[in-house]
Amino acid sequence: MTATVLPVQRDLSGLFRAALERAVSSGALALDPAAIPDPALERPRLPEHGDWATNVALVLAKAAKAPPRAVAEAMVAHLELPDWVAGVEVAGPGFVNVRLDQMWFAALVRRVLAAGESFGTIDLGHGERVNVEFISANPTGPLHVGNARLAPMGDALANLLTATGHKVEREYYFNDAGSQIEQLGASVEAAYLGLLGRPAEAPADGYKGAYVADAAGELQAEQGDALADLDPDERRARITDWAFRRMLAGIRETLARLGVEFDVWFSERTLHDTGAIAETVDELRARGVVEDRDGAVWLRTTQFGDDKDRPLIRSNGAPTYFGADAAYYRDKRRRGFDRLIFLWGADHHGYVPRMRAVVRAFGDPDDVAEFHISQLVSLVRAGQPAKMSKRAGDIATVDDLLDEVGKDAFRYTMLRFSLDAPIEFDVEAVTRQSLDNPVYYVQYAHARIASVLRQGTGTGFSPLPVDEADLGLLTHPMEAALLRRLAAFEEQVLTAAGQRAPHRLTRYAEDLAAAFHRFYGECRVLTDDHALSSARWWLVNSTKRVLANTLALIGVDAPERM
RNA sequence: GCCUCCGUAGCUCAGCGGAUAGAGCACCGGCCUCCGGAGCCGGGGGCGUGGGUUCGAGUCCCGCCGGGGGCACCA
Repeated sequence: MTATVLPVQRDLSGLFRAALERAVSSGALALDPAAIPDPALERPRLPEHGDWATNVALVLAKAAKAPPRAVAEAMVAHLELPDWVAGVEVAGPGFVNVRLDQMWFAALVRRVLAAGESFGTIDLGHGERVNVEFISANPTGPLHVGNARLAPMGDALANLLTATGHKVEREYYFNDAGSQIEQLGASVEAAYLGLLGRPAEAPADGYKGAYVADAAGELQAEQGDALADLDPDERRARITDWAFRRMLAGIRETLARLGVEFDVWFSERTLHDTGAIAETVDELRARGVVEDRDGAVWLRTTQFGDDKDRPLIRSNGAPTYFGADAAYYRDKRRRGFDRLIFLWGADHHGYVPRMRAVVRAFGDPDDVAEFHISQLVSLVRAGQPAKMSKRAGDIATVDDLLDEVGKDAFRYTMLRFSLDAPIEFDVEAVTRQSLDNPVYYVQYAHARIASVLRQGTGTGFSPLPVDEADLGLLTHPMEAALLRRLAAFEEQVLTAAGQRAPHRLTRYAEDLAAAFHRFYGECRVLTDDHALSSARWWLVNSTKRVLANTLALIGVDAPERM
């Protein structure tokens, strides 16, 4: 349910509440005045049902011991309508539909143009500090599409939270301490020695992708054979460190191409090096939720809803990955965040209960941390499944995809679907059908408006100033439909932010673009009628603005030409 | 076996407990003397299944069926 937070919703809700109170005090309704709720305002699905509707009569029918329609009639009879409401009507089983006056839409257009880039922002968060952690793929190879699905998603979510009044930081957590990194080092080392014609055996479960050979080639170009004759331990350590940095830099380059920038790159190793893990264990021990068993240190996560306890420290004294994650959680909280959002891939699914347990083990309320799991992206080439394992060799990297489809199509395609829906990304299809991709449909609407505006300016059209133009002329059905779509933007931002569902924005963008294209087919902007053309000029200007703001939230360009 | 996500049009997916369930693709048929045809208009077709909650269920709860993912002192 959409929270009643928009000014227009609050105003209408207040009107209906006042009407109910008057109906009760006049005896028209038999209700306890204290039982009158704040009427909820929602969008009717059908345009014929007006701009807003309240179901309050259906909700109150039982308490009022009257049929819903009778409650609605009594309420409406006691309504005092402001001039910006054109009318209300009781409909269906007892809904009260509200039709806004044309002057409300005229004010909307002026509000869009006055607010500009900030149209659609609304302060719900009151500066709440939110950390959004996403991707966090281990730097053992290039980013692949599975991980990269979360790049536009996390970035757009961060944009949405910023737009709704939160103070947001984007964070990437990378594992630079584990055996996977050592495997990477060993793999690159073997490839490097191989290039030099030295005997070298690639680790059996090492990484085999072409990028390993590429990295080895770069290393050779950089260092020649200088590393070959080092002490094996030092050579391994130096190559591992070099390879890890190389991979991390590659990931950052890829993310830069995607238009994603992180505020914080967090190294797992620092948790080990600074003693944070040991401190975390101590703190949890002090809270009485840790137990020593079989030489290992366990967090009693079962006490907090997990199905089995989890070790923080192995019996050999080394921290587990989970131990590091507990320390990482503690670190984020100590940095002062009010809320932590984790966007994880499907493979981390089983990890959620134990991390929830960590939240509770620290005595934090559940809603401090949100864990969102994205379903898989399966990559398909010409109908054939493509392997995505970094170890398997045949990987399709995000860079490859970006070369083929570009940043905007990539981001938009990944953002069109709910996190809960698996995506089948057919490279062939996205490439071949790129002209039919919805992203172009939306961008085309923006470019088309820009073209109209250029045309007008180029031919010397000079609209009346927006405050003088008669926006009441915008009464054509296509104009009315377009105004309705514009009016929906703010609630779309609220809903998308509140539900952590950026994909709603792409659907909205398509609706808005469609409303514009239909308008465009029926209504000429530049005509001999100066008053009408002026009104339409500001209408398409505000449409362009809202399209641009929507695309900005999802990180897609709004082109003037294409 | 346990946990979890999903099941809506031929395909890919939207759908905030509300009224007559939508879009794109595909298919068929129309629309450029006029601001960009990357567009517009029309057509056919759908909520896996059985209960429950509710004034009202595609939406919430339980079962069943079907599919994806996850189950480590791995990372």
